[in-house]
Amino acid sequence: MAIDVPLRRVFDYLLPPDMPSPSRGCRVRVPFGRSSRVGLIWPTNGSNDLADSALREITACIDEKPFFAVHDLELLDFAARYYHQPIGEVVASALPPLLRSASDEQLTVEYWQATTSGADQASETLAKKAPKQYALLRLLCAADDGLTAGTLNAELPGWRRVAGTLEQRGWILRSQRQPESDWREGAAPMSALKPTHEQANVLSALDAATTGFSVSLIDGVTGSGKTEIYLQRISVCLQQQQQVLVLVPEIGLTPQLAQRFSRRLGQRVAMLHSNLPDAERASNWLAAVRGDAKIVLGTRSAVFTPLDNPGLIIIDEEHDPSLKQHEGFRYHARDLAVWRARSLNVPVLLGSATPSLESLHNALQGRYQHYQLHERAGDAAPPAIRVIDMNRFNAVEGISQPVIDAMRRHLDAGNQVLVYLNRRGYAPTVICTECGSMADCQHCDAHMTMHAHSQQLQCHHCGARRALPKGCEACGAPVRALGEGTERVEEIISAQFADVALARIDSDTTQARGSMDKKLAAAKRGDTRILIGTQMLAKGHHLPGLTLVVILNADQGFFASDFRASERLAQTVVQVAGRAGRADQPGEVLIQSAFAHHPLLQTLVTQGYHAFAERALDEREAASWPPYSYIAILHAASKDQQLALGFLHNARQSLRDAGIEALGPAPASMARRAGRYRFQLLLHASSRAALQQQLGLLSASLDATRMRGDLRWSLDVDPQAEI
DNA sequence: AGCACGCCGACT
DNA sequence: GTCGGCGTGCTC
Repeated sequence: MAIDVPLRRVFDYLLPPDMPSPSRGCRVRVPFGRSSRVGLIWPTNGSNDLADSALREITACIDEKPFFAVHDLELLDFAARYYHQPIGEVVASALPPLLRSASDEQLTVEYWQATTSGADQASETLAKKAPKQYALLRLLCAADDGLTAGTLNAELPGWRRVAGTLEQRGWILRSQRQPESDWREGAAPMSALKPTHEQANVLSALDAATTGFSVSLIDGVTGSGKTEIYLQRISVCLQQQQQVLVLVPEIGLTPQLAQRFSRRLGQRVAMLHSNLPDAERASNWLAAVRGDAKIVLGTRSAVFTPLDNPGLIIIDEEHDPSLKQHEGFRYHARDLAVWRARSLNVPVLLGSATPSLESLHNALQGRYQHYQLHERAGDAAPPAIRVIDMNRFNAVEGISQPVIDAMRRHLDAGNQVLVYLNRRGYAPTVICTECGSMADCQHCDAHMTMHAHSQQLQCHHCGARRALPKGCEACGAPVRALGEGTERVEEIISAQFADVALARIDSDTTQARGSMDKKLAAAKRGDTRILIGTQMLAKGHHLPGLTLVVILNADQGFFASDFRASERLAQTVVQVAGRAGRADQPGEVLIQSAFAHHPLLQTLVTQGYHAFAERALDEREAASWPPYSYIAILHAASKDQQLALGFLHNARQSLRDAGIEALGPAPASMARRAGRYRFQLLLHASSRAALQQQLGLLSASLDATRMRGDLRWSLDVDPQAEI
């Protein structure tokens, strides 16, 4: 039995005499300790030494037929073994929250609809008197069949505050309904676009590999039409009555993609991500399990969704680091998807404009098919990229004159400009003009970020905040902001371009639901012409009027200790640059850097991503980093520094020297975070098998040692960050 | 992770 | 005299 507890162990139970034997993968209710839990029938290895008298009985069987087929259970088993994660936790992460615990809960969704008397009330008078009430009423009147609470959350943030009033007046009605369960084909599919010459070549090559396992890396520049390739492959799969699983890194990208898929293919798309109301998520999941939903689109945890008749797996933006979970069960959805496809014997498509070095390496080794798309749709020319050497130009508060000049030029031509800086807040920190001391977080080894709007110092690592002090916290002398964040850049740019409307898009300005879409819509209409933003602006949004992209600070990436930092910077640069000049207008990209002559940056700018990637791969090989080696990290954290350090020293001692090298323990990239000291041991091996074998022994021996104090440890296999 | 048992400080 | 702090141990 697999039970959701952090123990690398399964549990044996007795079958009550009158209970039919549930098959593998069925959910059952069992007594556990003093409480009752839901477990999944899981084979035990038979090495259980408990007497029957010590075993307890299964209370009840929940599923007559398991959700998980043998293949699905094998994926969970592999994931648990490969990432050394307790099987119960792996199973839990594979089930939608609603199906993890309770047994007979009704899967209903909260619906709201307007009553006939409500429809009469939606008048001009109400619009003036109570605009919020009017907005909700009108929305509900427009929908014949009512709307789900989830839809209302997205459409009208804050709607709940007025819903109660309207309900009391009898104008609107609340109901609990079964989620939409009609998964039959909807509208007629639209005909496929005529593929470009390049796309046609890729499609005909893929045509030869419709069945059986293969991995195809669709390596295409932004705007080259990777989605069109997905659509045509999905269409082939649908014709064969097979299901398709599509994974995307971010929730933000799911609605657009889902809409595009369902319009083109005439099929409802089952979305699976954590922002969905629980009932809807469970209902979509069940539709995928039953085989009713033919297209399943989700974020990383959707990789575990059991499918009735899978025919194809697609990973979009396969390079994206958020495909790897970096807390708790640290799995990589792309890697598991490839494993799953092999076990199902179906093809996988990995798509990206900036493939991960791992996937490129696999392609170069011939393990993956490699298809490149160079042409942007509509003959848009690739943007011209130029590095601004910050040692040659005086930067007025972080923005150099050539950047200002270029912005002026593009704005005067009636175009739009994107300014990218991956650092929110006003300034990374404040510094004393007398003693030079900076504002530090009391719980982390980090500076506090200055936020001007809220007049606060905030720690972006533990969430601590305090009022912005009037003077230096050490000596009382005046302080000044050090460096620039998006808030400050907004201030500087709006002073320089007072007559141009601008919008700042970062997590501080897009707190409210839908505000991001509003800002983007305004930009698309051309209402705002300068966009300032962080990471969240880099992905997938088409802005036809955008011709200039400015990357304000490209330096962190080349000098961080993390061996993946330069890869991530290059990917960001290329992704952000891809926003520029989509239509008839050629784009221009300016990158400010104090290390303008860094060879990796130069290679990226003058020869492009693939030349960069080859060079970066050479460096990885020379330094024996992945993909030329296999690594794992053992983390330990405690409020007691010695406890964490001592634990890792002991762990290191316990390792046998069998083709594996241990480095450290060393302080983690942020040695103290939220009041805990963090250390890590890097395990490095030239063979995956050797690493896995040692990790198995290590996790078993750590499980056997009892933890003292508040010590927490975790194992990260194939870590993505913080080396 | 929960949850209980267990042995020492400040309160009605 | 008790309420409750969180250290330690266990879960088939």
